[in-house]
Formats: sequence, C-alpha cells, structure tokens
Amino acid sequence: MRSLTRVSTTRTFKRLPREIREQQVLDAAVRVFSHHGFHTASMDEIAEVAGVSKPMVYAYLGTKEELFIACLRREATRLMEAIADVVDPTLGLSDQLWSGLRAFFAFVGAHRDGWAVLYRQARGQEPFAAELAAMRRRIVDVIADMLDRAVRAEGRQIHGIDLEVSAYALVGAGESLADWLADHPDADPDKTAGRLMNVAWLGAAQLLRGDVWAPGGSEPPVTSRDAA
Amino acid sequence: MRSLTRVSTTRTFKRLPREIREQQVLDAAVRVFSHHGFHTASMDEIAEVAGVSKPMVYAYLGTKEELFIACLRREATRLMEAIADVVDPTLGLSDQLWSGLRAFFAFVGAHRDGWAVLYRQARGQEPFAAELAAMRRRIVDVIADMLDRAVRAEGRQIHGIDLEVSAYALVGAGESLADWLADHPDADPDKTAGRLMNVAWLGAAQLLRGDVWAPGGSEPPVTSRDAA
DNA sequence: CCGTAACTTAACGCGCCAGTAGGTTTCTCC
DNA sequence: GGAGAAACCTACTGGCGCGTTAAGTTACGG
Repeated sequence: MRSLTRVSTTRTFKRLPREIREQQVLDAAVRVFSHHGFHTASMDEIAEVAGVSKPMVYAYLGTKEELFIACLRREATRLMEAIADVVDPTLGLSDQLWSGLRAFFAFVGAHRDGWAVLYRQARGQEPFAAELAAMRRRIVDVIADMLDRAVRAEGRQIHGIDLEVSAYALVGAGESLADWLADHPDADPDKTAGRLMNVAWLGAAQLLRGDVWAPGGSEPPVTSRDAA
Repeated sequence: MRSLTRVSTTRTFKRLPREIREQQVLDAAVRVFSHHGFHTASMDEIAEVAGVSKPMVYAYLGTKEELFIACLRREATRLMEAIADVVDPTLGLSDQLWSGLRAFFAFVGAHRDGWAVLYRQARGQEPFAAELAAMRRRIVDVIADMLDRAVRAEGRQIHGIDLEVSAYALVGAGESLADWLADHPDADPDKTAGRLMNVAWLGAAQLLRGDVWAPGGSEPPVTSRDAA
C-alpha cells in the first residue's frame, strides 16, 4: 500500500535542539489557547501553528493538559519576573506599587495572548483554576505585607483580614484593568497604570492614615473635609 | 424489535408543568456548569441532576449553548434586579454606591454557583464572553455616569476615558472581591461591601476633589493636565 | 558516505458526548 | 369515556478529537 509521501519537496526541515522547539510549541499553544479556549483548541492546530508535527508536541510537552500547564507556568513566571526585576524594596510603598504596576501593565500590553491564557482561560477551567488561585494568593500576600509594613511604620495597625481583602481588591482592580488593556490595543499601559494608582492608591493612603468610611450618615464620606 | 421499556416499575414520575421543569433544569445547569465548566459539563449530568431525562432538557431549553445562555441571562437578570430594587437614585453618590454594593455582595453570597457561571465561566468561553462584556459595559457606564454627575456637581470635570477607566477599576475590584467571597463561605457579605467602600470610595472621593496621585520624581501620570 | 537520531506523514482506535427517534404514560376537556 | 395533547422515558448514533503507532525521510556527526 503505497502512501503518497511527498517525494520531491524542496522544503527542508531545520533540526533544532529540544529547548528551542519546546519554546516554539509553547508560543503556538499560548496563541491557540488564548484564541479558542482550552477545550475548543485542538492539538493538531497547535502543532500546525508551531510548524511541528503532532507527535513532536506529545514527545516534548506531553498531553494537552500538561501542555496547558506548561503555558500557564511560563507566562506566570515571565510576569512575576518582569515585576520583580523592577520593584526596588528599599523604596517607599507608593513607589514600589507604582513601579510594580507599570511593569505589570507593560507586560500585559506586550503579551496579550499570555494574559488571556492566564486570566480568561485558567480561571474557569477547574484543574487550572486552583493553581492560578495559588499564584494570585502569593501576590495578594505580598501586597498585604507591603500595606502592613506601611501601616506599622505609621505606628498603627490594621486587622489581618482587612489587609488581605484590601489587597485582594487592589489586585482585582489591576486584573480588571489589565483585561481592559488587552481589549484596547491603542491604550497606553503606563497611562493605565497611572489611572489605577489614582483610584486605588489615594484610597489606600486614606486607609493608612486611619480614615475609614462609615455607612451611617448620608453625607459624603470625605475624610479630612470640613465636616457637615 | 422490542425495546425493553420499563414495564412494571412501581416508580411513578411526577408530571410537572413546563415552567417549573425549566427552572429545575436551569438550577441543575447552573450547578453543573459552575462546578465543571461549560465544555466539561455533560448534558447527561445536567439532566440527571435535574431529575429529568435528556430529551426533556433539549425539548425545553434547546442545545447546550442555548442552555448556557439561558443560565447566563437568568442569573444576570436576577443580579441586576437585586441591585436595582435597592438603589435609590435620589440619594447621594456614596449612598447609592453603598446600597448597590451591599445588594451585590449579598446576591453573590447567596448565589455562589450563579456567580461562578457568570464570572468564571462566561468570561473565558468565547461565544458568551462578548455578551457578558456587554453587560459589564452597561454597569461601567452607569458607574461612570454617577461619577461624572458627582464631579460636575462640584463644578469640575474629568476626561471621559479617565472616568471610564476609574469605573472599570471599581467594577473590577468589586468582581474580584465577589470572587473572594464566593470562595469564603464564612465571610460576611456586608462586611465585604464595607471593605470595598473603604478602599475604593475613599480613593474616589479624593479624585472627585481633584486630588491626583503623582509619582515620586517623574512626570505626573494622568488626569488634569492643567499643569503640564 | 554510512548510521543514527531528529523529524515527518498518515493512519487508526477509542471514549465521550451532543443530539435524535420513537414509544409510553398521564392529564384535560368535551 | 375517549381523543388529543402534553409530559416523559429508553436507547441509540454519529462525529469529533485525543493520544498513539507504524513506516518512511532528511539532516548531521564522524
């Protein structure tokens, strides 16, 4: 049974070391996953986009699920490193936050596909959601710690869970704006970071000072304003 | 060809009007979708959980995709109504926000599955993400409008896109905390709402006053470019 | 220029699941 | 009490895509 294998193709196949191939496959996988979603994406398409045959994908990266996890880890690591490279722990809280946010939005602006995989895909699909949640938890803890140190530096204190929830809100706002950024290619990452600082940090600064919003009266909750 | 239909089962099946069955199926679908995700969930399981045979599901709610959309719409409608029922447009901005947030978190606390479907599932799966995005867009516009009116009431003005992004950040923080709430069954929805008010509103109040955060040494990030 | 390892194409099995065909039981209303 | 509709079932099927294998082909090292 003669199978019609391409006989006279001039196309020549570069032989590349495994590491490079793996990165190419991961690149393709991130793109395909981000466009189609985990389940809808097909391994055949990923292989094709990577310019590699399907058995290679399986040989190097394993099953579809393992491949997706590899994508997750790579993108998350890149993101974390991009931020860690830039944040200077000797600086003040607001400066740390500012530089971190700038790096964060810059990364998302430059890796929209990766962000889509991390944020939109992994969050819902249960095997991965847990892993993703653990990563976010680490970030939240870092932020909460920063807040805590800043508060203590002012000689005051905030209850742990309040800190955690505040940090969670900040992280959530950041993720949400990142999502917005991913959908607005013309938007400027730096400006987005600045806007988030405006909304979030001004509020956080109040918190650090000990100002608290109270639901009681119907008056504007403003803090140091001439009281009504 | 004899098909072995159950002949002598004593088990009798309650016959219920279509409307009730539909709700039961939707309840089951929301539960299953929220646990497994759209693709991983099987129609067989939904039917089983609903206590109904599969053809019933198809007869009443249509295909899997249509069923999911029905879930989406029902949960979203419930959520919107829960909020709209409570917000009094004659009140001030902060009170509207506060009552809206309370209703929002109360709903999420009481309908965790529904929230999971709306937020974690629909956001990633492409046919639905667009629909969901449109809903969020409406909410963002409402918030941005509230901010805008409040700012104008103070005789000032904020550029449209800044308003939009600020509103987006607030909504994102809210969604994120709702997510947190869904994972912490013991947490108190009202307290969570209060914490978000603390972080977000105090910051927003500053914004309304015209205060702008500026990075330590370098250029100012955003809003009122009166100076530069 | 030969052997070997990196690749390829081209199948295929198999499980899973959306969706359907067709029959049976209860309700309703005249 | 009977006819027609509406509620409900069991049991199949068709297809798709993961994961794998078999057999051939090209490059590279010595």
